[in-house]
Amino acid sequence: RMRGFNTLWMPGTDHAGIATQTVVDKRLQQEGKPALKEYKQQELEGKDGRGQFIARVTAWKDEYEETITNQLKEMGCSCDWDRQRFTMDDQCAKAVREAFFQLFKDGLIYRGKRLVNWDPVSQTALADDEVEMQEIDGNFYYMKYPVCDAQGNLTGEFATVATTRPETMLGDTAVAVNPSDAPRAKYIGQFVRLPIVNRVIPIIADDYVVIPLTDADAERSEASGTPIDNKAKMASGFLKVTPAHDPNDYEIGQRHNLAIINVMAPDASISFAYGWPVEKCTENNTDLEALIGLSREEARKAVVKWFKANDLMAEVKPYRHAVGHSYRSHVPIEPYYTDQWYVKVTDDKLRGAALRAMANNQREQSDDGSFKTDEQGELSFTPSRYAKTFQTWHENIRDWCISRQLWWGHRIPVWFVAILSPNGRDSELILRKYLAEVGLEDQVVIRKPETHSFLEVCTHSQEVDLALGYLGTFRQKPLVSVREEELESDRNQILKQAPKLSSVEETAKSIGEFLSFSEQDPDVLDTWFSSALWPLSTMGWPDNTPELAKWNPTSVLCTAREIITLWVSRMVMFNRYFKHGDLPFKDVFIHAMIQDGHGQKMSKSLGNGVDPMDIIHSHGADAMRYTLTKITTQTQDVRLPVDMVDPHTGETFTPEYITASGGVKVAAPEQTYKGKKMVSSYGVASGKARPTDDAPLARNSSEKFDEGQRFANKLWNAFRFALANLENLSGSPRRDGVGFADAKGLALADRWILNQLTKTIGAVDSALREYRFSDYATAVYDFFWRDLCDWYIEIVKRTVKESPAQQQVLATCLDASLRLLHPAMPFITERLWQALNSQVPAAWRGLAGFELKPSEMLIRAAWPKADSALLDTDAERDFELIRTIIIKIREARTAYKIPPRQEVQATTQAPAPIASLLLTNRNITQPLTGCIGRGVGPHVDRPANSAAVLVGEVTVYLHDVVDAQTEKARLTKLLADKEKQVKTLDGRLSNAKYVSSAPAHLVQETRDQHAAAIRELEQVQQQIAELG
RNA sequence: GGGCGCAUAGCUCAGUUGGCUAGAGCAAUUGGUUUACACCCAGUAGGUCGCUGGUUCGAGUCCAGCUGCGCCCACCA
Repeated sequence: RMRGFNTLWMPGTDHAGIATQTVVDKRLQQEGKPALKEYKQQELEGKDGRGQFIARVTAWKDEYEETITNQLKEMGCSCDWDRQRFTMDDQCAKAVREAFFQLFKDGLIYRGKRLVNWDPVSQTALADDEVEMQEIDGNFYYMKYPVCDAQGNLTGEFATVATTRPETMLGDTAVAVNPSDAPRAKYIGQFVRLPIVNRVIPIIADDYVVIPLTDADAERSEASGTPIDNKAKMASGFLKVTPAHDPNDYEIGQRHNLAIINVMAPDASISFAYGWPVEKCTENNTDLEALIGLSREEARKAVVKWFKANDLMAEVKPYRHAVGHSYRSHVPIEPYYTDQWYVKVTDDKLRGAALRAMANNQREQSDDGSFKTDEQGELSFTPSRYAKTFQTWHENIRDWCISRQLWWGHRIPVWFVAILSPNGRDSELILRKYLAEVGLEDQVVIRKPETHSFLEVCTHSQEVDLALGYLGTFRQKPLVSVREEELESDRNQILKQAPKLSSVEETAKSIGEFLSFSEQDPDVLDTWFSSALWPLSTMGWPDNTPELAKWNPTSVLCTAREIITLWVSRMVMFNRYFKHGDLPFKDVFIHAMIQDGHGQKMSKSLGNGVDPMDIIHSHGADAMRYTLTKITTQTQDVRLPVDMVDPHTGETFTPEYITASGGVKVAAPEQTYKGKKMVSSYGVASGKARPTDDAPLARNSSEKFDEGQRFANKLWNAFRFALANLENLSGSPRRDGVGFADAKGLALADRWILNQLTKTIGAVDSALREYRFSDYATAVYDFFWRDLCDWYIEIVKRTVKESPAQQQVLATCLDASLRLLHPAMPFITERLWQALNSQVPAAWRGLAGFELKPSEMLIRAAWPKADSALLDTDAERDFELIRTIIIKIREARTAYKIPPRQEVQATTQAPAPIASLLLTNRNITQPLTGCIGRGVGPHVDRPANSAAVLVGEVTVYLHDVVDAQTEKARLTKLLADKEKQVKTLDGRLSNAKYVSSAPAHLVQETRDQHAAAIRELEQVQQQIAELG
């Protein structure tokens, strides 16, 4: 923005569907208020439970949104606050409906019965990326299934299947054998009688089945050192096939047209009610009946017990394996067979478009040669390695399950409509006629699914919602939960009730000669569906707004690597799809993550994070911002050791840590420091502690932010001093001829600091351009503190009040520093800017070559510009020499323990041009070294008892500070150093290959260094000789 | 199991196409306060750059292997 670009930082929040609904539900339960369960009951009773619950969640969301917004504001984030948006506000909702409608119309959204990742606690489907794998210690169970013929007559043989999930055997519909598995292939075509259930199921051939290792095989592998395939080692050769409860088995079931028997209720308890044809197997089967209603864990124990009791459990082996868990409720995922909505992201119009968007130099050719393209992609990742994450994800992507069985979210804009036509007319025609009657015919897409008897009606129009709502008002039970076989009896029942129906039904009847019912899909969309539309929806899409034209596409997205797949990918696909191939943004900057002091990811639910308000409280917003800018680098995550602040005394201390579940180190819920009690943020987040008056919540802090705080303090004090020296400016500032083009007008220190400033602006610009924010912070820090404060201000502090030139240079540096620092530290720089403005007129700030446009507010000021042609290498070289001499003299003073305030006489031997330089600049060297010059020239005598300070061709003698013996010892040590240095350089130069292969300038540099080292060596030798 | 990354001073991290006599902040340590700043100033000490090989005139930097961590992905027999 300071550089004059058209910029926008739009703040916003998403509704985080599952997380939010779960948290609110839990909180309501804790508070003893009606929670989700109660509201669901109300809904069944025909009351508006859904609406009431959503109102509760909305209230919670409003509260936390305000917290987040306030955090951002306190941090000084310079957002367009009047544009703040929320993924469920009206404008986003409009975009969501339109996007869904278009995708539905184009056949890229479909409803399918599939195995999904089911969370039995929140009772919702999860996307693949919402499943976390955890290593679990479990068992491999080897269960014997009796082999039989098609009629169920046992042959006396057994097929032993191996499984980690015995309870799913209730839903087995086949046993599979690999046809290449010689010893077992003979069973193919036979049957087994499934124990407990007594279902007769076939033994089929499928080469997915792992052939077990024979003992001989195992021995051979071991002998030859080839690793043993773990699966083959554990396999039994017979695979139980449970299509409703295992993704692989589902695939096998599809290949062999096997029945799909779901044996569980949505809460993962064993149940007949969800697709298990039970008529035959329950007859007199008390063993099976005993299992009904058990949780899957209980059922597993019961099934194992049964098999053991009936002598059908061949073996149980311990086995450690990865099991998918819900990222929200943390229970194991149940592969579950239900209807869900999908976006066909595997379509080339989505996946292909995303892959083709990638910058050519970041895209790798696929192994199979697919997605080959000549398109010049513009999507570029920083750091570039994340391009690979993006590419691999798309190459392996599967269709995206977007329905969630929640109430908190965008409701799916599809109605299920069933029309009972007494005279057998086509129901779709009747529906179209009805919609045409009310002028909404073109607002819908109607689809007739193969597997259901009702229509799917997708609409983006709320009017259609109303119109369809009329059709279904009298029907209470959600259609989607009606099983196919129930539908017919439902119809009859409704027809029987017909005479008693309300006027709504009359309305429907009057439009067409039919009886109808409808229900909007009760599910909501995955939160990422609306997040994926963010670059569009926030700009007013689908309308053609000026914002959309101005800020889509935009330049950069800054985000975390963990959501490259969840968010970045989907924004790219959707934006390209809905906006004629336009990318939402060109650059994706993936920033490092701040971890806690133990290298663990910070997490709100874990309570090991740090509230920015705590850091603002302890260090200030600017200190926090500066430090974060400084420590966040490209390559590595940053560990941030977190301290605790005692609320009783304000003292900082290291809290006591405990290991929480999952092996995570967290601050103990209750802490004691100097006998006083307090509660940690983990204690509150986990519900293990509650703050009281005696034991209040302790804030967190971290020493890490001291650096920023010290820097802010340094800025403040430097300005205090500088402004005191810029009072009552008189005379006229120089406007031309003072730039480096005519540098003679300025003294060496002035030219040097302006050179440093020019370099700094260049370094800052390139750092920011390449998203190297840490380098930006470091560059300004070094300029302001190390160059300006440590050297320039120290040099001019005695003279600046009387020197208009120094005042102008100082004011220029101060002005430019504030501009450069404003993005990192907006508060203090703005305050100092006001002080600078009130005291130093614009004419005194800036010089020829430095463009510093006046501005009342720093936040509106322009970025500083320095002409790189103004770099002054002569000044840099000369100043470096003087600075080195000063440093060496200081070292010598320390080495000889000369009291800091004691003045020392000094004579200097140097070649004529340097002698002249030193003489001219003695106003720099003398005050900074505490020396009084007693002569400088090519030939000076060595004073008695003097220490010799050697810098290149310069020798400074400090008078009367040492006895000859001590000095000789020091010089002898120095001599050894120099000899070593010469030897190293000698070695390099005598290496013929180095001289011939290394770049010429490097060889020359080595020669120069060699010559200098020899000269210095000789000088030291001479010094020692002079001492006698 | 696949992929990506990390291991540099006591701590937290830089080190940009190989040229380094390896840096910063903090911590440690010596000395310093008549007015910009002790949240400061001037110094000092501290590293065989995880290990083993290789490429090269030259390796913290490139390659291979090993060890130890972290993250992401993966069809839980």
